[in-house]
Amino acid sequence: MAKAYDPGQVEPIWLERWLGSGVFSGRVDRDRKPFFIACPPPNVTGTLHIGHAVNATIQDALSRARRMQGYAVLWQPGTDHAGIGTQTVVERQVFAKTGKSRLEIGRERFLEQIWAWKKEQGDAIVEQYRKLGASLDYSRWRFTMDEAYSRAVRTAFVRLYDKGLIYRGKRIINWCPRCLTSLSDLEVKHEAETGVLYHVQYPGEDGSAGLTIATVRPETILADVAVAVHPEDDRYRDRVGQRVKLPLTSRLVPIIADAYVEREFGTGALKITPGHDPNDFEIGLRHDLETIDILTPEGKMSAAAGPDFEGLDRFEAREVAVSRLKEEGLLVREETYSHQVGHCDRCHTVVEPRVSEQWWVKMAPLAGPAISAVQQGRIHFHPERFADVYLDWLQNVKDWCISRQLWWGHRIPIWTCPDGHAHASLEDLAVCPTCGKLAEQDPDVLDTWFSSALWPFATLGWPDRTPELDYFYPSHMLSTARDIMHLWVARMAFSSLEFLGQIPFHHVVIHATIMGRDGRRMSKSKGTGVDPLEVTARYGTDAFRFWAAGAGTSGQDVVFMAEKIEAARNFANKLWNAARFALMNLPEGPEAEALRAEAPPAGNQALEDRWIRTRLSEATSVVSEALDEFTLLRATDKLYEFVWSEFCDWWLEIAKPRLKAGDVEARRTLAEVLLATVKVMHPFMPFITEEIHAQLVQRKLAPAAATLLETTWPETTFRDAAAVARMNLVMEVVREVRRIRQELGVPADKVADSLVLQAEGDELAALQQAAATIGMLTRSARVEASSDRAEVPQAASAVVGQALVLLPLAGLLDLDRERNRLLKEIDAAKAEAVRLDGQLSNSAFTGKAPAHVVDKLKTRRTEVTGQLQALEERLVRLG
RNA sequence: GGGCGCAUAGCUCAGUUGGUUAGAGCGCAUGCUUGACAUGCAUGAGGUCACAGGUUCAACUCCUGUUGUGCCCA
Repeated sequence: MAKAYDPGQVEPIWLERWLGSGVFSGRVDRDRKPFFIACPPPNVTGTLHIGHAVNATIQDALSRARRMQGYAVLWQPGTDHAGIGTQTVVERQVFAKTGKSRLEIGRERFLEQIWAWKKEQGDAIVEQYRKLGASLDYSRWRFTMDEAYSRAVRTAFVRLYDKGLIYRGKRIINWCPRCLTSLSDLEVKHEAETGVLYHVQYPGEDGSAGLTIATVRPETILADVAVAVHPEDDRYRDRVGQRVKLPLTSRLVPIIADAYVEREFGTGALKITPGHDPNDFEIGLRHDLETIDILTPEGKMSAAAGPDFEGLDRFEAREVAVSRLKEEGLLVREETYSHQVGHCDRCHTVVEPRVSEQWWVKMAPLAGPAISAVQQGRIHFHPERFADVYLDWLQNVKDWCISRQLWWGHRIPIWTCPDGHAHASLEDLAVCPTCGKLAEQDPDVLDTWFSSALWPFATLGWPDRTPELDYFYPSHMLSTARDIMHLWVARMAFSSLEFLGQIPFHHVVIHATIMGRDGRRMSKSKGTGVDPLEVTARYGTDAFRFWAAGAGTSGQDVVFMAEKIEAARNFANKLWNAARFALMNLPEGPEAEALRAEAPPAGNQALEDRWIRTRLSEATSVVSEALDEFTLLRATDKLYEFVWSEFCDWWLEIAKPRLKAGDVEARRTLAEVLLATVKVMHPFMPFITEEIHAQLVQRKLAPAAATLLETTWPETTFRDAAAVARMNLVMEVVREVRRIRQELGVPADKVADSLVLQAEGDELAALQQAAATIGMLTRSARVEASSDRAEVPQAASAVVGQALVLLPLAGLLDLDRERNRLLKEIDAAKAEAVRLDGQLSNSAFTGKAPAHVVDKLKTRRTEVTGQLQALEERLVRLG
């Protein structure tokens, strides 16, 4: 084995073996329990970002562990067609190449271009998941526009339509004047912008001064249909029902009363423009107001805006409106005003609220079951608090606009004839089933999330009742980013409940958002993004994954720090070198097989062997629990501590002499612990553990198995509390001696003649048993452990438990320094005694605290007394 | 404006239902080319657990408020 672990050498080998061997496949196996995770499909346009990588790591850790635990695992991969995203990308590319817009190219040819692009580029991200070592079943890769998947989408649509849950309606939506499509609320990004708040006078019909309103969009005055005031606003109470004259036009509009109006904002009078503001639209519905649309789809003023404005861009129109208001003397005041302006997530154009005809899904009937699934505890969120976010959204959910004026996506399966008969159909229609006239399909496509909502079951073959669907469904968990909880998680929930009558997943894991070094969300434009593949190339995939598994499930957002990955790389190297050392000291071939054939002696194992077996077993339990609870940080922390601090720093060091001497039990323990360690580490560091395991197998130190995924998860039952207690004492004694030596400036390579340990009972037994070990670890030539309390001259001392540690340092001992050390310790012990006495003499405490807490303090008080005595005695003897 | 978080060592973070002297990694200091590993070993320094109240025998932990900070939604 190489002196340092080199991921670049090891990783490609294992990627090839895994992918070639079929260990990632998810097959129905009735003899095993199913374990299914549908991996959130990345956009085909996408490249792997750190969020994908973290999420994949979490799911992979679960999938790999479950495989080893004997489940039939399917981790389902695929990509999403990502309607507007993909269309925008290809549109730009085509324009850059040919100078032509998609409108010039035409729908058919443009779609050909996208498919060509998808064929060429769409697999890039697949390759990136592979590189991470993600144990996805790549043979089952699905794309949301696959033929079979498309059939699922149509089926879902037709069922909802036939049930009356899909309708067409003219409503206000977010409109991107550049993409020329409706956008969901979540595709609109609000940004603070500094604008101007214009105070405009609306003269009264009766010649009075009228009302002053405040607006940031004076050009929309042309589409005003009313002015609203708060019904309880005394300033305007008697004006309700009167009419005012609109500036810029001669129209008269009524003053209405609506509680939506904020009295404190502006003048307390609000212009109502149902055609261009979502809130005004709602008010318009309540008061049965007309809707005027003065904009074209491109965001220019239409004929409805009047001859003076027609053809102007909306922002030019604003300037013209302002100067006209000035001319008319109706502009009362202007003030600088900071407000939120919506922008298209894809192209950053300012979004226009616009009334238009769209397809909608009625949400009320669908939301109910999705709400109760969570409330009744059939779906669990991790961390739990995210259940509230989900519930809050579903409880206030509005109808879902599912049509998009795009070309790339699932075309809405509705056919209409000239007579206006509309039919939803699974098969394409040529003629109207009602009247036989020529039928035409709706030109719009479905919101991408309409198809994504079917992901966990459509990938298993729904609407067919496939064996996979029957066996694997519902999935164990969904792990995803927080920001698509509404967009996706909630919609999967109600879709699954509606179409299958089943929840889609038992657990929803919301993984951490990885922040940039500046503590903010990573942003491409700010250059604060981190490319996960650059990180894996630099530190190794295992190092990245070890960090990502923990960070991703820590329950909080996490700042990316390369130092953390570096620490994980060092940890991988530590494991590597432990294995390297082990292989140098273990037999191979038949001798290794013989070693495995026998079990360790039941009652007669070395202290350190019983201790390390206990620690391993405990660590394995923690890892298992952490996987069950989706708190992988607990697992990685525990493994780090176990491997580094316990196995390497203590057990290996202690066992070195025995291993050198060829001690069979030491060898057996080493082989066992190393094998179990790579198994339990495997979900978090798959590559390095496979490599070490392969070496063990090759030398017959482990049973034959081509990959760790085909082995079994280690046992978690071994416990020996007595061994742990004794080891703790031994370790503490060693630490004390090392500390004294360093504090007193004893040269590190100086071997002390002797070390005297004075103790009784079990402590004495433990120290006698471990005398050789203590001697080796403290560089003491001779260790005398006995109950003889004889004075040792010229000795530095420490108290561990009730045992006295004496380090004779004839000639080396600085009496003043030693005296000071003892005084410091005595002070600390006294302070503790005072505190304990205070608590124990408080009857409120002894009366109300549980007995075990009080007992604990009493025991400690006795210990402190003993220590204090010993220390004071030492001080006296020093003179 | 509404919602959800966070505030613990110089930095980044743990701290499981309240219960001895609050932990880790990195960084820092001191000493080590000890035969697996300098991507290492040993030892150490470093914390008023943001602030102010409250509940309790007991608060980093629970409650209220304040300040700072981040995310999501409108």
